[in-house]
Amino acid sequence: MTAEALKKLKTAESEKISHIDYFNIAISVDCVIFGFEKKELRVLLIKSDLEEFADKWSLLGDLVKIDEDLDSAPYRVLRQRTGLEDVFLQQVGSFGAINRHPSGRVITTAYYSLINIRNHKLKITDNEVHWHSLKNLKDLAFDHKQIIEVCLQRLRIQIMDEPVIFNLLPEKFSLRELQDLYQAILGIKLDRRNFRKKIALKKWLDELDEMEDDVPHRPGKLYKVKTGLKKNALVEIAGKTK
Amino acid sequence: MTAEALKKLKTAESEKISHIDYFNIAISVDCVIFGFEKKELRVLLIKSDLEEFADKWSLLGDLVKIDEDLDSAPYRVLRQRTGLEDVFLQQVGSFGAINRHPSGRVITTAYYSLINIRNHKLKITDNEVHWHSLKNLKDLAFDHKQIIEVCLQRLRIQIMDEPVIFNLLPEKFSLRELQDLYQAILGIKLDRRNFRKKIALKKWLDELDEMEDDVPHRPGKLYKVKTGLKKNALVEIAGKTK
DNA sequence: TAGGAATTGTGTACAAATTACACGACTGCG
DNA sequence: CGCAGTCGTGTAATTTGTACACAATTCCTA
Repeated sequence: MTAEALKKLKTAESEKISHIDYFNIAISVDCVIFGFEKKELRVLLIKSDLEEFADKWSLLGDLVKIDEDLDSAPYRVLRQRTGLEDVFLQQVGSFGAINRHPSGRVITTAYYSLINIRNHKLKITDNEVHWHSLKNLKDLAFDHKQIIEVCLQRLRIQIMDEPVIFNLLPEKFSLRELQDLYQAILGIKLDRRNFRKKIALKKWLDELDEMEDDVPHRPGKLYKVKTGLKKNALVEIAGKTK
Repeated sequence: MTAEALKKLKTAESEKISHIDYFNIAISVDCVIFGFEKKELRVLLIKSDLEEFADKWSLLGDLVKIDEDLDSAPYRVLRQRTGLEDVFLQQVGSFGAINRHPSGRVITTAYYSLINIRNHKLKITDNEVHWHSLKNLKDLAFDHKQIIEVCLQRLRIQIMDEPVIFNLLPEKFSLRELQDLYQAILGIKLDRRNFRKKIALKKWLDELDEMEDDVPHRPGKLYKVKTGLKKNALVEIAGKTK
C-alpha cells in the first residue's frame, strides 16, 4: 500500500471523521455449506429477509467484526446460525462487484464447508434454514449462485487429491456410499471396479469388520478414515493448516 | 447475510454516523507480480514508506475505491504504479488477520500477475520499485512474505495444466528457456527429454523456422504460443474469464 | 584453426496408472 | 423361491511417467 493511502487512512482513523471515503466498504463472509443426503449434494441456504430479495434464498453470512480475523468470521457464522462447531472450512475467494449488494458496497469473502448432515443436526432449528439440492438451484439472492458455482469447482478439484470428502460422510461408510458421493459432486458416473482400485491406492481408509445393516440388498463392508489422517486439506488458501 | 446485520448496515448508511462499527475495516488489494530474468523467478517490490516498516520491501497495493470492482483494483494499481497494461492477473486469496496492518484494520485481497520483464519495461520508473529474486527474500512488510508464498503455490499448480506460464516469456523462446522457467518456478530440475515430450503433448506451441541467435553455444529452435491459445487460465477464481 | 565448453536433438525400455469390461455370490423382499 | 439390487473381484490394452546416452552444432579462445 502506498504511503499516501496510508496517511489518509491514519488521518481518517484518528479524527473519526470522513470515514466515508475510506471505510464505506463493508466486508462480509459467506459460507457455502455442502452436505450429502439421498445421493445428492446439497447446500444449506437461508430465506433472505431483505426486501430486494423477498423469497429468495441466500448463503449464510455476516459482516466481519472489527476484532475478529477474517478467517475466523465464517466459523462464528456457522456456530451462531446453525450451532455447528469444528467443521471443515476453507476460503475460496472474494467477490466485490460494485453492485453486488443492493444496500451498499459490500465485498464478501466466500468459504466452503463440508459437513455430515446426519451427525450435525442443526441445533438452532431456524425454520428458514434448509438444505437444497444443487440441481434446480435458482432465484438466489445477490451473486450467491455464482459463489456456489465457484465453491463447487474448488470442491471438485480438491476431492481428487485430498481426503476432504470424508467430512461429508458418517464415521463408517461403504464404498458405494463414497462412490455415490464422488458421483454427486463430479456430476458423472464412475466405473465401480476402477473406483475401488483408485481409492485403495490412496490408502486413506481402514476396512472394518462390520457390514452395512440398513440396506435392502446385499450389504457391503464398512470402512473408516485411517486413524491419524487429517480430513482437512493439507494447505489452506491462507497458508494456515487448521 | 442476516437481516439484522443488514438493518444495521442500512441504518449506518442513512444516518451517516456510527460508521465506526461497520465500515472501519478498510479493504485493499496487493499484487504479487512475477517476472523471469537470469534464470530466476523474481517478484516486483516497492520500498515501504511506512514508518513501522522503514526499509522493508512490500507488495504493490492500494485501497479499493468505492466505485471500482474489487477485481478491477489490481489492474488500476498496476497501471498507476508501473504503467503496465493488459497483464495477466488472478485473484488468489484474502488475508485479514486482525493485526496484519499496523495502522488499523485492513483486509487485503491478493492477486498474482505474470509479466515479461523485457517487454514491459516499467514505464513509471519509480526508483523505489525493484525486481527481487525469490530466494533470499526477507524483511518484507506486513504479511507480504506469506502472501507471496501462497501466490507461488498457486502459480506452481497452475503451470502444470494451463498455459499461463507464457506470460512470463517473450513472444519467441526456446524450449530451454521454457524449461529453465519451469525449473525456477517449481524449484526442481527436470529431465530434458521428458520435459520436451510433455510439452509437445500439450500442443500449446508452434515451431518456428527461426533459431536463437544470442546464445554462446549451439542455438535451439524458437517456438511461439499457438495462435488463438489464450494464455490466461481457463477459469478465473471469480468465475470470470477475462 | 583446432579443441573445449555448452547445448541441441532424439528414442527406448520399464514401471505405473488408467480404462474398459463380466460374472457368480449374497441379501432382502414380495 | 425367484427377482431386484448390489457386492466383490481381475485382466488385457492403452496411456503416462521415468530413467537414461550419444552424436551433432555453435561459439569461444588459445
